[in-house]
Amino acid sequence: MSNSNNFRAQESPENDFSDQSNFEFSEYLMIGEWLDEDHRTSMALETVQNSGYQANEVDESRGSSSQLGGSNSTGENESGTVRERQEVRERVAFKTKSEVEILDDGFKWRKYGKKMVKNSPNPRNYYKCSVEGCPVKKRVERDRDDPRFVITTYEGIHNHQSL
DNA sequence: CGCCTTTGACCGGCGC
DNA sequence: GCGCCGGTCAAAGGCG
Repeated sequence: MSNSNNFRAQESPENDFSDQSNFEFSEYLMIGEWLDEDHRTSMALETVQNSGYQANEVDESRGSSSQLGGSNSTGENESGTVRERQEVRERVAFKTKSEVEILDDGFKWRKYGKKMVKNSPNPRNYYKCSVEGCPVKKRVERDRDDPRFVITTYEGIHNHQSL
């Protein structure tokens, strides 16, 4: 309502993890932590690189083959080749102090699931960008340690402009 | 009337 | 092999 900052998953030019030979799967690095008027926000970026991307089993049971499959590449997609060996995704996690979990970030989201995670009395909500072709997903949950904090995790890069 | 929320079921991965 | 756990789908209902 008050703050409509446009969060964008952008890569910092100071990527020190260029030598990711040491990391085989994922890396979690903290970008920063700052204070707002009433919102304290922490931000973390996680770059997930699947080097040994295994082939997705195409289960025709229910036609639920719309999992990570797709083309979230920044460039043009490929026609025919559906097998991607290396897929680099971005995951940005925000930790914001807020009473409500529905924070407006300038994008339109469609909730597609709610799940109770064990070890936490708070449910986890799953959102997806309403724009078709946009593979961005969002995960909102309340901090188990500090219920007054809300953890919002963005996954992917928007394929379009905000609104 | 269109889009979104809700809720249970389903599925794949992993551990025991 | 079974059960837990986390993530997604999909039908039905609700709201603007």
